[in-house]
Amino acid sequence: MQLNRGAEGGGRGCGVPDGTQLRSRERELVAQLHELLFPSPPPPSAAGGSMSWSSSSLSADLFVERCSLPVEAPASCGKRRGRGSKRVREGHPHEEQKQRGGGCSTATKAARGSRRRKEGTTTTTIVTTVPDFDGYQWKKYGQKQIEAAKYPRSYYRCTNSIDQACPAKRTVQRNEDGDGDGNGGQPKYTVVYISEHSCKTAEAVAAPVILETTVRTKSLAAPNDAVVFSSSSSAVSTGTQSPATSDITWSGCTVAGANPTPTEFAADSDCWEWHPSPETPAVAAAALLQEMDFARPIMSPVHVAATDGSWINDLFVNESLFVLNSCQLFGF
DNA sequence: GGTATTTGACCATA
DNA sequence: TATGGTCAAATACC
Repeated sequence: MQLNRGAEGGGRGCGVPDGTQLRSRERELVAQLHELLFPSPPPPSAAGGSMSWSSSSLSADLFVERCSLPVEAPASCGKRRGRGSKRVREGHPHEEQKQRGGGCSTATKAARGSRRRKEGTTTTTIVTTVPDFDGYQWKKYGQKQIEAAKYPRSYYRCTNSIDQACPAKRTVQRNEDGDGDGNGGQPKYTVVYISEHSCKTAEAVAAPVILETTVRTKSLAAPNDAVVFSSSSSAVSTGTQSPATSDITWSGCTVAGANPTPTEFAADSDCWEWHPSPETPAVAAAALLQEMDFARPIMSPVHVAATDGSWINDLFVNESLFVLNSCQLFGF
């Protein structure tokens, strides 16, 4: 499961900060800076298309975070638009069947595998407003209108599924209640991750930034009893994807011994409250940047329910990266 | 021309 | 039998 990258990244020598107080303080500073940088919707130049989803994922995150434009479907969010079109079959259906199904060898049929998710398959469900940025590269291989669902479901597999036989897949489906009413204009998507990545990619080792995510983990034993909690926002970014951060070294980290509960996480979220500064945004932002220690990653734990029902640290947010990108994006 | 996406059909599973 | 998941041709974009 890719959300574990943060935890996996913890093995790369990132130490624990000086304690929860320091982390809380740093988070508070980031929150203040964030508010300073984005007191109002972004300027038209930022939202007018100069940023693309692929050129800088973090920039895109910011765009999505602040823009109320609805995102119709994950597939249409990318730089490319509308590739392909309605397929017009020329051959007769029966001939087609001969050519495909009829001509299929037994081995080929077997290679196609099961059509439905087998019980016991590792799946993780998250609800996010930006399903595209999770640090991995996905190739869309199908889309289907699901029964009783308002929006179609898109099927993705890891781009390394062939090269490295990576079994990771995911499905993305826009939530019906995520039409933008009552949630800031941002549609929400349910992303189901199926199987874990076995591949090694540059993107995969970078910790994501989750700004606003609801994490839902389904128990295999009781799929209907989903554990749901909301944090604050979701967007995923990687250093490799963001040119603005190409010279920044950072990594995901783990905090030894930390095993917070969802309640503790909610308490963490409260740290994001802040009191407006009387200073001008630019001055205050500069002061905050000075005060913050960017020598090491700033971490915020994101807690995900494990399949056994226990809560684990799943990844950590590098907020300094977020801040630095924000500053570059808006000319600070 | 290469690659990514769309989309209807096929097929396995519940 | 219904439906979710996958395939692969067609198509668009770079």
